[in-house]
Amino acid sequence: MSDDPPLSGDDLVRVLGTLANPHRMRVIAALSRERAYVSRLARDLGISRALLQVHLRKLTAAGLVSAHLELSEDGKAMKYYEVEPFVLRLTPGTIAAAARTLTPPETVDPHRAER
Amino acid sequence: MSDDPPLSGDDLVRVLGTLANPHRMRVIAALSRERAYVSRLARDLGISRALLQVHLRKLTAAGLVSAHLELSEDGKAMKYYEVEPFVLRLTPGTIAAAARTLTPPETVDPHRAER
DNA sequence: CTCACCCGCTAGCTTTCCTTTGCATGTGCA
DNA sequence: TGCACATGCAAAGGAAAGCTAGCGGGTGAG
Repeated sequence: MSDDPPLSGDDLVRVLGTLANPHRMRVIAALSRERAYVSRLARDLGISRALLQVHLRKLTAAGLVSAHLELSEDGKAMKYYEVEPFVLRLTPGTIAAAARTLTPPETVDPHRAER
Repeated sequence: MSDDPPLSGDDLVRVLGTLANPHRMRVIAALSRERAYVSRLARDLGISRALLQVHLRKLTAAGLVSAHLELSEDGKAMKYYEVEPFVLRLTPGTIAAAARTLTPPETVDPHRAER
């Protein structure tokens, strides 16, 4: 998730697609200030827990945040999330480089066998 | 579209959402190597003109590419596209900063009038 | 036991995105 | 006049994303 090595094209698509969402941006903003557990975060952001979970799942899948269970003093299981320190540089050049590593589009060529 | 001033949160969402697509990445890759007109670009990328046009529209809307008409020697109107030299730095910090400038979510408060 | 918190999942609806197909317009050349 | 190549837009269907509502389970404190 750092700058080097550059992400593959497919990964970049996934990461950018994940970042391109208001809720998820706010989640990152909140977590970058302080790690938090699901319910707390939901209250802070003013969204439902269910909705937050969906977004956290995507953020985790993209490797932008990470989570680990923890037991609070009174024995409750809390899932703490924190931001993953990523650094991405986007320019026509870096995009172009990533684009070259994209998995080729499904060529539906009727003459060529399926592989 | 440069690094400073940073884009507003909404703009960032738009830009990232635009970049998060294989076709559009390839378009940027192709155009960063050499500007081109629609039909040519479509042939190069192996996609339909209609499809390419949709993507070009989004790229243009996000300010990532620009276009201008030109008349070829034989008098045909060609629309040349070229990449806009953007530079974006993405880190938890820059995302957080952008997140703070997002237009607040539609509060559907039954007590408050519609505006 | 009941309440207050914590965690997680899914079915279902709505909206947005992606892509194809088809039609229209204009120019130059044979 | 007909073909080749340029541009553009819109309808329509399918796929993916976003969100809500509802249900389930667990622990500790009163």
